Amino acid sequence: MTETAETTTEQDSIDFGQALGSILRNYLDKARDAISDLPGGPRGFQVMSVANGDDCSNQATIATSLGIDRTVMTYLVDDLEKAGLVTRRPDPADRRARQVVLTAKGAKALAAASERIAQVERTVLGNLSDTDADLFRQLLVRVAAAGPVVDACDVPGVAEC
Amino acid sequence: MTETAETTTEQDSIDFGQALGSILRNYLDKARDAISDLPGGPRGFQVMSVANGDDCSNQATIATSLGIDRTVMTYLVDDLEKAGLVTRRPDPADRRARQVVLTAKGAKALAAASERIAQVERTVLGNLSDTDADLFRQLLVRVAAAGPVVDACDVPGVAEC
DNA sequence: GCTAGATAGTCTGTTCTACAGATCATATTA
DNA sequence: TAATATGATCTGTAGAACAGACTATCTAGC
Repeated sequence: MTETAETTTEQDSIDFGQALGSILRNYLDKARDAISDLPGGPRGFQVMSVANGDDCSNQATIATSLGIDRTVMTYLVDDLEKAGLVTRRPDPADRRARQVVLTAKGAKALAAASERIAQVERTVLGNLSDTDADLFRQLLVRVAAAGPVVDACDVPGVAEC
Repeated sequence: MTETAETTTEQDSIDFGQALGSILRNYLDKARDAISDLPGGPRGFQVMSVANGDDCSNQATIATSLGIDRTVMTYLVDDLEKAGLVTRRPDPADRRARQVVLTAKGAKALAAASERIAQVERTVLGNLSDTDADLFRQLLVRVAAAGPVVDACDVPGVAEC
């Protein structure tokens, strides 16, 4: 506790928010380079990843889970659709909603991008041992899961989809 | 490794980038609320924290270490200065540069803000045990330290200050 | 020692990103 | 049944970030 008091009054090491911000900037810089061909960059990748997963792949739920504004989401999906990576499909359970569905081309692009992103991740975590890196990932996912919404299927108001 | 292949092709859990983004959004949302009185919000807090630490507290070095654009930094320091929290002081070692120095009022404000930020941090990490939370913090700082620049004294071109 | 090139900070102008609000169709709630 | 809320789209705008120009100063190389 004395150590906590010390870090509070003097910047001996960087704080949580700074570390988080720095890691994310580093990751995003590298991810942008790695998947520069993908519309929307890292964000496009994430949308495609979520769309490829559970059945909860409506625009709004994806947008909420990724912290993307609804208008931004419209244009992002426009771009992905134009590139032939996704299509929009009416949600049978809700006539207002559109599902984001990967095309075959999109699935391939996602697989390729995933490998490159995995490499970025390994680079960012490069100074940790494998054990520590796995541990860090697990802790990260646990911390994220305790936050507002992460999993698109957890978005409030979404039935099982 | 088979497990890796599986997560690559199907979104069974969120990926690293998503988790990072989600945690940071959660943290920043809470931090903004917690220190809404502080000019610049979480960013102002971070600038003051860095300025309060090592002797490497020139605008440019702080900005680089926090990933803040130099123009943005000018106006941010303007706001902090207007609020009486910091002053600018010419750097004796480099006549071009200005150091950001906390005022007495600023030091008090930083201490108060630090407590509130610590509470935000505890909240964000609330689902981890104390042991896991400490471990996470350590790993976080280690991962951040391996990235481009974090510590203002590590900014290229900066002598000991 | 000198000079060319780079840099710190400031300022202006511009670009980019995110968002608010309006709208229509649809779903939900009371 | 009617009022209210919501998904997606579109337009317009606000705010944030950034580029470039500038002055003063520093650094590197000859």
